[in-house]
Amino acid sequence: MGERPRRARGEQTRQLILETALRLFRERGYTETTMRAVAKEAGVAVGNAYYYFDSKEHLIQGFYDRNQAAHRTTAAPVLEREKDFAARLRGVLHAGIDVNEPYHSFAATFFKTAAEPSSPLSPFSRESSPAREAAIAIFRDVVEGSSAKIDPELRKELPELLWLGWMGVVLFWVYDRSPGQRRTRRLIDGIVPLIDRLVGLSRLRVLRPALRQVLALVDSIRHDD
Amino acid sequence: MGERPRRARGEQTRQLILETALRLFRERGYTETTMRAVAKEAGVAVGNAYYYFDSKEHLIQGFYDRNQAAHRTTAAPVLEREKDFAARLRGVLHAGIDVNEPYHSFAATFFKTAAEPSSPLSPFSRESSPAREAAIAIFRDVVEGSSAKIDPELRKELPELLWLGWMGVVLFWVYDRSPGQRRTRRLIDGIVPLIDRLVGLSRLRVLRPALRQVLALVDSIRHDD
DNA sequence: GACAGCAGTTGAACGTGTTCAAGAAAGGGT
DNA sequence: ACCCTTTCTTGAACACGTTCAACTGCTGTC
Repeated sequence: MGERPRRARGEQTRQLILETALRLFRERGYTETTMRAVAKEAGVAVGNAYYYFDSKEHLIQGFYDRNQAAHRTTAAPVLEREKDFAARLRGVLHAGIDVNEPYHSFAATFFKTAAEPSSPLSPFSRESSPAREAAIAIFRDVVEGSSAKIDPELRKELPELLWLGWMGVVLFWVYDRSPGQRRTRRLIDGIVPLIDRLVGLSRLRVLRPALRQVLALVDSIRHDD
Repeated sequence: MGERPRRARGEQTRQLILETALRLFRERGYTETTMRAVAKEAGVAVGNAYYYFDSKEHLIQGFYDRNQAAHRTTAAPVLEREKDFAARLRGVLHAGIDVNEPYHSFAATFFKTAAEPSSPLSPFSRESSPAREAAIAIFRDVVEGSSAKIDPELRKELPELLWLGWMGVVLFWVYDRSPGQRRTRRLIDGIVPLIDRLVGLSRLRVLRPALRQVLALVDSIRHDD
């Protein structure tokens, strides 16, 4: 009956282990959840978990993907409704925080593993590439669906720059210990108008050389030649 | 003969362990260096290392302090010689990278522990406060020793903002996999003129409201009220 | 000079993430 | 029916960071 009769068994075990792990992470926290506990709770041997997941960190990838999808869903109504660039950006950023809010303490503890450059969980790693592209796509939507007049050269780079800015906001959020992370909310509300103004200014003739310089810098840094 | 006859012995062991650890970190990398190896190489028992350092991570604090001092020393000649703001800033940033260069691979692995918000090694933690103040002091020197005319309100905040920017550069450097981290060098060379120009513009009447807005944002985010 | 107290030191032991050789289960081909 | 390959599963074993109860040796006190 299943889609892939041959693989059904393995896939089932994989899901079982993943579900169990995420549940325990939520209940006890990441560090406090041992691989032995995951295996025991799932009713398999510890080695079996390592057959499906290269490491404990790799279990978090599932969390990533889930939140990624939730971000898009939560942001959708705003992107549907608003046409103003600032409103769109603001909506998407707040939506991102909304989605992650329940996991703030959990995120703070596992963040250290994601921060390691060589980690597959790093937002810049090759293994996160699909998730990263999906995230950038949201910001491409922010830009392309907006009524703002934007310099064409900037428009091309803007989604990725906004995503980078979003990573900065997330970084701030992880460190934000204020109740309900309201400082992060203030940061968003404060910085969006500034970005909006800058983007608006991008079409001015006078600022063309400066813009070119910035874009050239971004480009020279991105590729290593 | 020593300065503190009573404490001489303990302090000596402490230094020995720290020296050995940092050497092994440099030679083999952080993760690859085991506490057992440090102890053996230093000729002491494992438990002894834990008598002086709460954890393996805490050994990095010594690295922090040392590099902090080295940064100041390396930057001193430039600050002595140059009076131009851009030249001073550029010199200090490159000096910082120079000092950290030998530890790049090591830094990348230990960075994950520093990134955890609750870690005492976090640059924003209370325990790093002295090191942080010392680092900001360098940028205060950059600002105050320069010939640049800077808006007074900005001048007050600029050292901390430059330090924050420096943290950003370090973050980029940690992720920089290009040979000799030349992309980081390019980032510095590219971004310093931009900052210089912005700082120069800060005195313009027209931009006064925008500057005020930015400073207000920074202030409202810093304190949680 | 005996003693108490404390800084300094030891290494076995614990719990952790991870590995691996071995085996079980499930098909597919003949 | 038989084997052979591939997929899946096992749990003991390994190396690591860390802890801790026990021990050593120094130093100031009487």
